[in-house]
Amino acid sequence: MPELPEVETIRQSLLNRILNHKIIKVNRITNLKLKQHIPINIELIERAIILSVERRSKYLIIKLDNKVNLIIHLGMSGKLLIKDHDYFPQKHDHFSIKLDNNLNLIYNDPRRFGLIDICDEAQMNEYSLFKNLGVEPFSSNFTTDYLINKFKNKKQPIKLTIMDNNILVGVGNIYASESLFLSKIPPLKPANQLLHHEVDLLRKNIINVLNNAIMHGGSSLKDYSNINGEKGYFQNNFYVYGRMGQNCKICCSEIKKLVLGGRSTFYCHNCQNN
DNA sequence: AACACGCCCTGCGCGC
DNA sequence: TGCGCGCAGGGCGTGT
Repeated sequence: MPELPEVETIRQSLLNRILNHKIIKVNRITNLKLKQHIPINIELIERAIILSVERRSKYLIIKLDNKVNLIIHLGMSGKLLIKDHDYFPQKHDHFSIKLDNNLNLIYNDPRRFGLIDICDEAQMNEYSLFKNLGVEPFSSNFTTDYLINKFKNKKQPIKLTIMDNNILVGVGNIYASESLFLSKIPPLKPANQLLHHEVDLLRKNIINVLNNAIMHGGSSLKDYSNINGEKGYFQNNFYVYGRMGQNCKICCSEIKKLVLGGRSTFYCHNCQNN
C-alpha cells in the first residue's frame, strides 16, 4: 500500500482531473465493509463542487463547497483510479464518484483495509481519525528537538518509533528501513539511546527519502499505481528494502532482514552498526 | 504509560 | 497441476 509519497503522488495527479468539478452521483458498488463502513449519508457529497485535495498523514481529504470533506485512506491495497464515462466496475471496486466532466473516480481495494468517510469542515478539529496524529514530516513542527523529546522515554526500537503515527506520520515500512540505513542507525537501537546528531540526521533523511520518492512518482511494489494506472519508480532506488541477501550498495555486505512489530525490516549490519 | 500481539482481508509466489 | 503456507506498502484494539 501507499506510504506518504504514494498518497502525495495520487493527490497531485488528482488535482487537474477533479478540481472545480461537480459531483453528479455517488455509487456504492459493493456493500462489503472496508476498515469501517462507508457512511450511510455519503450522498451528502452529491451536487457539491470539489474545491481542493489535501493530505493529512496517509489520508486524502477532498474538500467540497458544501463544507463537507470526503476522507479517503487506501490501507494496504487501496487504489484510486480515474476512468471515463463508459467504465464498467471491476473486481474489488467498492465505490465511485461520477463527475460533471464525465470522469469517474473509483475506489478499488482488494484487502479492504482502507476507508471512506465524510466529516463536516467545522468538525475537522475533532475528527477522531486525525485527533492523535503526530507531526507531518514536511511541516515546520518536525524538528530535532521535537523528536528528542518524543524519544526520551522510548526504549522500543527506533524503527518502531518512527513508524508510530502518534509521533510522526507518513513513514511506513519501506521508508522506515530506508531512512535508518541512510542515517547509519541500526533498526533495533532503542529510541532513547540515539545521540543528538543521530536524531538530527535521521530527521533530515526521513525528509529526503520521502521527497525523493515523491519525485520518482512513489514506489510500485506489486500493484501500486497512480490514478492513471502508471507505476512509480522509486523502488529501483531502495538501498535495503526488499534486498535481503543482496549486496549493500555502499559497502557490499549482505543485506539482512529481521522482523519488528510483525513487519519485515531490512538493514546493512556493517553500515548500521553503532 | 509503554509495549507485544493479534486481527481486519485478498492475492501472490514459493516449496512440496 | 494443485495445495498449503507465509507474506504484503496500515492501523486499531486488547491485554499485561
